[in-house]
Amino acid sequence: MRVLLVEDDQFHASYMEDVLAETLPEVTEIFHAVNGEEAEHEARALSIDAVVMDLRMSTRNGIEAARTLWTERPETRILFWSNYADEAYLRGIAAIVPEDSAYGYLLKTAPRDRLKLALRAVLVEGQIMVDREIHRLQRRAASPRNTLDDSEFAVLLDLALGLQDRTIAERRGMSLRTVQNRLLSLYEKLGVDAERDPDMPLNKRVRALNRALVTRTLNMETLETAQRDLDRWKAGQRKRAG
Amino acid sequence: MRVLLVEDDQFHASYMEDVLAETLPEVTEIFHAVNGEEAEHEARALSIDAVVMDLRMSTRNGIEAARTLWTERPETRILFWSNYADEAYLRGIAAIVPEDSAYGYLLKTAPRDRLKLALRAVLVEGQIMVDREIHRLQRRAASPRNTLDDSEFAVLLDLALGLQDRTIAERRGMSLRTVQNRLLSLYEKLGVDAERDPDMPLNKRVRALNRALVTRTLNMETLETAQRDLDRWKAGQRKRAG
DNA sequence: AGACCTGTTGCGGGTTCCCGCACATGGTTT
DNA sequence: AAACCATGTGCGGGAACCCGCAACAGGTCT
Repeated sequence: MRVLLVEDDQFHASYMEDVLAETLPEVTEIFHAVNGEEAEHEARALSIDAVVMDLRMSTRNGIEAARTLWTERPETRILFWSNYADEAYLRGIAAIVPEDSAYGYLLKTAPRDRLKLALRAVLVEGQIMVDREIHRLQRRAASPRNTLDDSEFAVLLDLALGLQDRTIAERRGMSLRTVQNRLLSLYEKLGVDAERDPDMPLNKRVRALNRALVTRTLNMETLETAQRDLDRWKAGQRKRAG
Repeated sequence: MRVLLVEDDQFHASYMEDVLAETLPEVTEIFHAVNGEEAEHEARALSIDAVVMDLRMSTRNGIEAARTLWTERPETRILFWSNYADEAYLRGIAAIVPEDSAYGYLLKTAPRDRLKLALRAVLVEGQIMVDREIHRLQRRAASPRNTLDDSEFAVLLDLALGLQDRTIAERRGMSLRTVQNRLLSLYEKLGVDAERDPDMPLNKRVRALNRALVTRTLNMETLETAQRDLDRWKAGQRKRAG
């Protein structure tokens, strides 16, 4: 098996290489990449079976790289290996994983045993595996019923990009009023309403983005990825109109 | 000399310990902490002379911990050691460093030699030292004259928290119109104006926050720290009013 | 001194946003 | 079938926001 290790931190990379060699005898070769762009090139050139992928990297993040990899070779098995348990990452992965693809999500703080287990389960056995810690942290402490559904999340992304209601409505194929209803429930679920204070009224739009970031519902990588999606959509719009 | 190493990543911690032992014979003891809170307690209990501090940590970030440390012992020498060259970190540090205190800011990707040099310069010699890479990245590629001055940055923080113009004016002691002028120049300097597109008008407020994040003028830690400052101010307000 | 630049402030008006109210649709419960 | 939700939509109004215009203060250059 040919494994690609995508990791920009040399210490973590050599640790992972170590564990890989120790755990998986079926691995014949290990290749390296230090960012998402390199990962895409190497996977293309080297016909890679399995990938261990860091998420936060400089020029191109792990989710975008994974999207490219899976587009070109949907059967690639990818273990995401990250420092952070952000909901944003899970949503990003869930949005791009192909039918029947194997993947896993493990925290870097996971003990060596659990890492070994995940490597075997995902890369060799083709299972799906998400670190227990991540699901635990996922349960938000705040009010109940605060899980965003997909359409709310889509509106949240557009809000975060700075789109106006009208544009969101157009892009998502909703009426203006419906977009505003989504915003209402976002304000509710993100806890913007709960902070209401007559002495200090808030700008709900900005506050919603703030809360989404602080609760790790969104993160920086999400914003960058969403921006690229928006640019693509905008290009499509222009073509359709012109 | 007693050194406190604040670092939540075990690999980086042991690497740093290694380099410390090799480089600084005047170090008699090395203590550890894995987050900002622990760092504050240990520094208080152990009378620490010098600190190596990671910035991004779980329960309390490096900047807040440093503020506490410096409040209690302004002569403490701190080398910040981070993965990221965010402008937000530099601003955060600049805002809390006491007169005549020694500090440094080094990237984790810095080669071992440069790390050694920085350790000696900051912790032993008491110099101020900022990684060249960081200043280089600081020069924004966009339009010229886009450096925020302090009052613009303050308004940006308030905007990011979701405050309304009126509240910002009150908090910063400006008139409403002056706040709006600051916002205008923020929109200009963050490139919100430059993106103007008649087909897709933006919500400038949200877009400004988005741009500030993407350009690393703000980051998550900034938001959290600013929120705590706001809470303190709000408590003060309440006392003054009641 | 006079011209000039920069930063602060008030006023006014057009736009966007927030959201209550009302109504329609479609699925579920009783 | 009737009652009942959840969701999508239109209308309307008050609040917040964006910003051009104009005035004024303080500092700098000629």
